[in-house]
Amino acid sequence: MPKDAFFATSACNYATVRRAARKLGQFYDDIVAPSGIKATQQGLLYQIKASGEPTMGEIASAMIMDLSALGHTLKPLMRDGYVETITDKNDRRIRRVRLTKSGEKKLAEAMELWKVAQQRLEDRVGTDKAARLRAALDEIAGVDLGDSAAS
Amino acid sequence: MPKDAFFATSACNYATVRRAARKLGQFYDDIVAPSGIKATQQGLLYQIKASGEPTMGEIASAMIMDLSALGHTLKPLMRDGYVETITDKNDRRIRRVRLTKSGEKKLAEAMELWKVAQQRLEDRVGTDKAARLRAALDEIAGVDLGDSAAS
DNA sequence: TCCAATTGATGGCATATGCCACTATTAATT
DNA sequence: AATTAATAGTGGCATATGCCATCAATTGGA
Repeated sequence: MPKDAFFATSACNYATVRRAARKLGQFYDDIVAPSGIKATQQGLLYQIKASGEPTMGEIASAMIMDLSALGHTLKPLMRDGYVETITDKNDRRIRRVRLTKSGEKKLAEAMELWKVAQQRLEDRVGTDKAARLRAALDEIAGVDLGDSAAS
Repeated sequence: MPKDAFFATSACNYATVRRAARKLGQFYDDIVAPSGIKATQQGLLYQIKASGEPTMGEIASAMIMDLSALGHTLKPLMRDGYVETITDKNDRRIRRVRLTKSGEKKLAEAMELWKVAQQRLEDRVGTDKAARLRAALDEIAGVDLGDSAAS
């Protein structure tokens, strides 16, 4: 591989974040793959479990994700029987999401692999630096940028 | 919008980067949209122009993107006449990519909007902080993680 | 109580990305 | 030179995300 063309550092914050996301995706996915799900799906299952039977809107909001996009990414997980939705008793528009038994098991399985990836990454970049990076990214995620994403 | 569920800070570096990427995507896209292309496409056009008639492999490598993925994302831009590929004279396996006149114009148009987004974002988070964030992300992108992405 | 406005999700269409299988070329070996 | 290995892309299939148009329920008035 041409080590040269590599550091095409961009001034664009978006491009830079995406590039890092692709790198991390390849890394985490490689390690989590044996579980049979993608790292993104593992993250989604985790979010659902951590939120305790959340509504779709709550998940989307927490992940700063478009509601319809969430619905789409949830489909393969529903198809494979890892998650299920139930209509809220008080408001039939609302659908609550939760993991099935199978989903709980799959998440636990994937988490073990995730730990390996997370640990290996932090061994390379440093736990502190990784923590600071996440903090900076969370700040970006939380900033009020006036228009978009405010809904 | 429920301001509460928002700070569902995750310990996962990958999930955190993706969440920030979605946030930035919504932001940059909203502002770049009037140009008719997505912020991701603007970034790709920029990368091509900045690389001076690069091969697909060079672009993919610089962007840490799968070669076939690059081919896919390049299609709509080729279809719309913004980029074109030419077979390398010395090695017919290689395809060099470059912007068309139309592509140059579209990029210039999008860049004007990009500047607005970039500026607005940095007005909120601070230019220094943004620079440090990009540096940290570039470091992640450049780290040798043993297996994957090394090819 | 009936209708308009609001809220929560779904479905269709489009781009973004990846992996794998396969084709086309070129480089290496014997 | 013929065969084999390595390189550069393409095409198919699948997930990740977004926007917009709709449909379903609820909520707010008049």
